[in-house]
Amino acid sequence: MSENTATNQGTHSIGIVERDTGIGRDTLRIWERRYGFPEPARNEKGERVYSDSQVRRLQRLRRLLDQGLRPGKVVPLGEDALHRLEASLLPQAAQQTDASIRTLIDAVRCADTGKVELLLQTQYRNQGMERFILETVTPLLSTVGELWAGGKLQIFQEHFLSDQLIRFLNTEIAKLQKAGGKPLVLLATLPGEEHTLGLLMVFAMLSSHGVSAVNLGGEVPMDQIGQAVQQFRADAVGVTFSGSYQYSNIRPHLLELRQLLPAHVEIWAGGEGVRRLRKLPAGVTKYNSLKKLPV
Amino acid sequence: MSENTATNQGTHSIGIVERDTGIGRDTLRIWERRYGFPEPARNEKGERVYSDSQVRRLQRLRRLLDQGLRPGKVVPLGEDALHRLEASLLPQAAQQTDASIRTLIDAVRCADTGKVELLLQTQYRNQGMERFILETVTPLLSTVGELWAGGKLQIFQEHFLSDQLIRFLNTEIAKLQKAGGKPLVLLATLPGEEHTLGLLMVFAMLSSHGVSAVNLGGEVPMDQIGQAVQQFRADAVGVTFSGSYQYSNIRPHLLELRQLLPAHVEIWAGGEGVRRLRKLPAGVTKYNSLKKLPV
DNA sequence: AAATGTAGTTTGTCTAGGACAAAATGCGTT
DNA sequence: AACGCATTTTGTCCTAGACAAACTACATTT
Repeated sequence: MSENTATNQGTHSIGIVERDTGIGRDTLRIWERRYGFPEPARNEKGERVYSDSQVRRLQRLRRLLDQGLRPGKVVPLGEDALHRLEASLLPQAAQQTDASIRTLIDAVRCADTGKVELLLQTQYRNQGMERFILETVTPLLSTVGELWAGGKLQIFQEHFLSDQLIRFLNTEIAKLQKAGGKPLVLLATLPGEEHTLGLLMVFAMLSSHGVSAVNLGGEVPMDQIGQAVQQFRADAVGVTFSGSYQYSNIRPHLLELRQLLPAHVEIWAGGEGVRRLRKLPAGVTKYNSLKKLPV
Repeated sequence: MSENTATNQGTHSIGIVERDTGIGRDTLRIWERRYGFPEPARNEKGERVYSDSQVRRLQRLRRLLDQGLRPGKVVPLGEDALHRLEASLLPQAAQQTDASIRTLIDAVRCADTGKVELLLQTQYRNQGMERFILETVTPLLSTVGELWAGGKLQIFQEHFLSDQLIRFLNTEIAKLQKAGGKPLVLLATLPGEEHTLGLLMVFAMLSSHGVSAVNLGGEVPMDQIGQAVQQFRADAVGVTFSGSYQYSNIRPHLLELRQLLPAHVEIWAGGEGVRRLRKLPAGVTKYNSLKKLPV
């Protein structure tokens, strides 16, 4: 019943760490046993107390695991080896970031609300929805993620940008959506996935193609998705998994969803988390890059 | 994969149940030990296997706990006693709900996207932002909450409505906001509070009064709020606590925030959770009903 | 009445190794 | 490449006990 929400410096209980890193309690304990990291201090009660730096490191490790590396080869690494590995692994993105994206990030850094909005609008007018999502929003978000991982951008700045994007996309969706279209897509994320920006991006792209959609938002229990499909008579269900979603859960969850829904209802899986997945359950389509939605 | 043979329905592992009910693994096990419910079957491996009906019951129990009841008095109850308790707990909803709100809820029930949007727009045009928020959105949400607590509205229907409201409010905010206004308000919820619709309502009202605001969204760590105040040079910080926020945490958290921020930065606390609070820490203003924002 | 103090009860989170199947890897063969 | 098969890796679940924080109940003071 200890309710300290991570605000006290360096005193993170195992529950808090689970919440903040997305790594399960049992996993944290077994890593400690198997790999010797993290080896947290103990309080008077004998409970694990993780330091800020340990949590930070765990978040970095998770990022690597999400990229497909295996725990046994990453978790036991020393700081220097880890750093080298990270560096060797991200030249792809750190390469050339588009000038317009750098400008946007600068505006976020300056906390310049008006400028961010203006830049988004300019990009959207020049590119149209499809290219705007693919060539501006997606790289923008991944760049922000990297900067954050590297400690070069604060959490609140990420939140700030997210809110701007949410408002912008919602505004455009409102302009584009027409009620009662023929193919109807239901959008949602499963429990455990709070990141709903991906859904909004799919929603926006669908809208720009004249496809109707209903967004149920984040953390929708599976049975509720089933109910909603019936009620809305949806033709397809779109779910997204962000990069921070517990990787190993994706496949079984998709399978569970597939078994729950009628066969004629398509399932589309998207998001960073699905990208690494090789084989999907039968009856589940993956759209890797948002590019070609199987409409 | 143990869900091979025949009836897949009702084979939920403890992890799945934790995810779908929001009740922790350890808690589920200890309820079983202490109260004798839920008492799931076991698979060949000796692992707990929860049935559909057990999961549904757990969700009902959680609803009651969220209303403030104690586990010891609710979890051991038999089906009939539980049913009676639920029934006795929601006579408030039977009050008189405004006709326009009933129409809106009907539209949600019918899954009629266009109609919901149209009704919202009509109300907004007739009432203006302030009355729209106070006389339409607020009662609508509390009615929906009551219906949901009484099992008369599904979770996905609540999500559906939320998304419509989010889009509508964001669209209007986008029309109203002007960059660089003089008093600048920072909006956020603290960690543990995921419900951000309240923030959006405050944002909308502020915008309609010509006040600039920046929405950081949900679950913003305290130190990040501090950083953001500096960066944005905010004059005030608005935080909301929904009814399901751990009541006893509100006061200490507000105090912690007050100590973190410079004295000249005002703190406004709002939401259902604050309503019950009598004394607030010095230097924290509460706005009970959204009515008079202390601008 | 309403706020404060104290004693007793309830309740959720954490601990410990051990066990096991699903997923990933490695390797030889078609 | 693509497949089958053995091996290793890895996360989740098990047991039963411990304990402090949160809540209740009741007595006392403002």
